[in-house]
Amino acid sequence: CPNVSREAILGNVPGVEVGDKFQYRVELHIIELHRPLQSGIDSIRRGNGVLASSIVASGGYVDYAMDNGEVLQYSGQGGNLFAKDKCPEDQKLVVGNLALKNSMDERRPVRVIRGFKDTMDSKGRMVYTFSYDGLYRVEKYCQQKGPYGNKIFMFTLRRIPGQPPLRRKRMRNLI
Amino acid sequence: CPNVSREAILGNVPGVEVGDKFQYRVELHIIELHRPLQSGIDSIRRGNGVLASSIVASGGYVDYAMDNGEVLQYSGQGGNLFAKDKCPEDQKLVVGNLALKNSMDERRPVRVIRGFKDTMDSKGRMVYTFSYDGLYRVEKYCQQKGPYGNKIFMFTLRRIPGQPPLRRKRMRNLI
DNA sequence: TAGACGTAGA
DNA sequence: TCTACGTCTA
Repeated sequence: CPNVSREAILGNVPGVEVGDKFQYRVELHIIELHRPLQSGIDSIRRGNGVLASSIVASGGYVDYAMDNGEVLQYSGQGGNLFAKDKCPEDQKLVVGNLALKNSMDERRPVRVIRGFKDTMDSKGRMVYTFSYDGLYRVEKYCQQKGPYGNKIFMFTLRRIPGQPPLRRKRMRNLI
Repeated sequence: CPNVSREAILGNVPGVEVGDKFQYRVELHIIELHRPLQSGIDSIRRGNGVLASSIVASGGYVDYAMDNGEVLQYSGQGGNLFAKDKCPEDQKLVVGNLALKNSMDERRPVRVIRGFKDTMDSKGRMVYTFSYDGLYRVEKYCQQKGPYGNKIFMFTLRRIPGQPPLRRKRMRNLI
């Protein structure tokens, strides 16, 4: 029921298991695994602040995965990294970036969905397969120089132990 | 089956009747009533040329309906009418605009879907209801001055007789 | 009102 | 590669 307003869910979404695969972002939206259709960070209001509920790492920025997916480097949002006709700017600690920082401070779990471009559509273009990889904690973050010289945030997320293994054939950098 | 490449359908789509209502553009895409997710004009290759198969008039440009929906003024595409950070330009007789012209020359039917902003979502925002209004013919077109001073095309479409009536409570301008 | 790690078609 | 009468959240 898409017209019902909902807050994001913190932690696992009932009925969604580690390893579940999806093809479109709108599927993630419908099952409430990750509500935004384009944005990589979903969040939930909490008192006067905000917490990160889920992220999608589909290689659009400069994220990469290490150690068989146990650790994920995830770049912050903003700064016009994608915009074509706009100047790169330094990312700010607001909205999604702030939500990830708060989740770090409070040691809150964050759902991680990864998008792999490993399948093709009818025209031979690579399309995403999205995979629910489970709950992670934001371990730390730093500011570093982005690909266009502007400052970007880089968040380090580590998978919370005790979850089903990822069983991925090969773990590679997302970029 | 979204990954199967298909040509657009010319004329009525089997199973879709005049008056059928939809909520999202992706629904029109799935049933092949109108394939593009954003573009207002769908087309079909025909020999070395192109014909218009369907249009969506949802008020984004400067279209308006007259005569209880029998006649529709539909603006051409292009010219950066929507783009924010781009200069307005004269529309060109290419792609969708060319397809509509060709459909006029050959007197081919064009499916018309209208989007009315007459319902609300859970947050009180107006959302579209798309309605299949049947087959129209492109009667004529002209170039005129658009809202930003650039030249735009304006196509006149007239509903082909003998179809179920529209039975709309009130017909009003789309803009 | 604007921004966002979207999608499909030309 | 780019455009396109989208759609959701803040």
